[in-house]
Formats: sequence, structure tokens, C-alpha cells
Amino acid sequence: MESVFEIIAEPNRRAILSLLVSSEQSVGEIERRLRMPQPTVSKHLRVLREAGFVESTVDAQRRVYRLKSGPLKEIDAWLAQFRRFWAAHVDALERHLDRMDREQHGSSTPTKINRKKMPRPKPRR
Amino acid sequence: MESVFEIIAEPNRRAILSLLVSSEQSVGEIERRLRMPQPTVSKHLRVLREAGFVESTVDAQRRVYRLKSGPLKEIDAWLAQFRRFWAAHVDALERHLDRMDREQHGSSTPTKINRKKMPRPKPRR
DNA sequence: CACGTATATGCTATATAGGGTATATAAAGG
DNA sequence: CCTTTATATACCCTATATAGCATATACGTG
Repeated sequence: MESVFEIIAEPNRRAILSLLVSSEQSVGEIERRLRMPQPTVSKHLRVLREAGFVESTVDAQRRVYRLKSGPLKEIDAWLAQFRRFWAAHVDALERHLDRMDREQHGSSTPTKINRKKMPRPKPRR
Repeated sequence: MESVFEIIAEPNRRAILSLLVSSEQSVGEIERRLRMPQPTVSKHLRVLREAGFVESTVDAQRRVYRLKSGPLKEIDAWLAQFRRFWAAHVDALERHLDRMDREQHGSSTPTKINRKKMPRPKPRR
């Protein structure tokens, strides 16, 4: 469970992150707002903390958690390569290819394409 | 395994996506470039296809896979809320709080903070 | 110091994703 | 047709993340 992507794969954790984006919250507040059992909250917070998504400060018996930007920026950085992609393909080509037979068989079913005879698959070394 | 986040949690799948960002590839090409067993490639491609990350067209015996932007944009959209966050906190406050005792105990260990006596925890409802 | 509140942690059970291997399907070509 | 190439799938196995519950720890207060 090392990568940032595995961390945010969990719905409850994403919920916690989204909650913290507005302002810092104590465990109890998270517990009540998200209606999840306290041990669950604590465990997910632990994962988030160790991954650097959040940090906490102690205030009497309460632990107040707040967001940290590092790991989220990391995800953002990974996405960058794809932004370049969908910027290029301003969807012009995509639409062209899909449109003609969308719903016909969708894209979960491989799309049969008509092609000029292939140059016979070369034996691979 | 419904959410887009769970899909990209898998390292091999992220590798495939990153490979496809340059150009479309057949299963065999992916197999060789990423050095992973063919059934593994096919299985991950299936997951990616059903989640809408990629689409495929048939070309003789080959299946050519290419990237689709939808789900990636969805992730990007989720990240938006946090971009607003880390834009606000231009890290000014953050650095201030961390700096003083970074490495001291890191942020995986809750940071003890000095506080003026709290107004006594109100009984909850 | 006994008690209530707040949070963390230990333990067990369970589901499920992913790897490996073998095999099915399908298309081309001789 | 029989073989080769290309990809998909079925099956089994294992590892591990998460939920649920109980309990420990810690702090503050009367």
C-alpha cells in the first residue's frame, strides 16, 4: 500500500480528504459528518497520515487533522502527461472514429475495422 | 472495482496507460515493451476497457488499443477541489507550522501543540 | 483518583484482486 | 485443413486490505 494511488482508491479516505478540504476537523467531527464508526475513521486517518496526505496536531484529547498538499500534487503531476494527450486530440479524431458506430457495439466490445490486407505478420526474430 | 481510482491503483495498469499516451499499441507490443506476461496484459486491458480508459479495434489477429480521455478527466475533476486548496494556502501557513519542528518528529507522529486551556468539551447534544 | 470523553490499536474473519498456468478462440496462410 | 500467430479466458491459489468488535491509552475534571 505504498503508492498515493492506492491510498486514494478507498472511498472513505477520499471522503475524508474532501471533507478536510474546507477546513481542519477533529476525529469526532469526521466521525459524525461522514457517519462512519470511530475506529474506521482512525484507521483511515492513520493511512492518510503516514502517506503524507494529512497531518495532525494534538489539542487536549482531540486530534485535529488537516490536509497536506504534497501527495495530491504528486497525483496531479502524473495526470499531466495525459492532459497533453487530450489537449492534442481535441477529440476531433476520437469523435470521428466513435461516432459512426457508437451504441452499435460500444467500445467494450472490440470494434471490427475494415483494413486492406496486412503485409503478412513478420516472424518475430 | 467500480471507481476510476481503483482502476489506476494498479501499477501495471498505470504503466499501460502511460505507454499508450504516446501512441496506440497492440497487445503484443505492450507485452514486449512492459515485459509482462500476455495474460496479465490482456486482463488489465480488459479492466481498462470496461472502465472506459481505453478502446480497441480489431486488425486481423491483432487488437490495437488506444487511450480514451473520459475517465482520466474524471480524476482530474476530482483533483480540482484540492487545487483550489493548495492555491489558497500558498503554503505560507503550512511551512510556518511545519518548519519549526520538521524531522523532530515528522508529521506521522502527532504534533503536540501548546494551547490555552480549552473551554471544556461540551457534552455532545 | 475515579470517571467521562476522545482517539488509537489489536484481533479475527472475510472478500477479492492479482499472478501463474493451461487452454480456448480466431484469423491467415500455405 | 493444419499450423502458426495473436489474444482472450477459465481456474486455482495466495496475499492483503477492510470491516467489526473489543480494548487500550491519554487527557481533563470534579
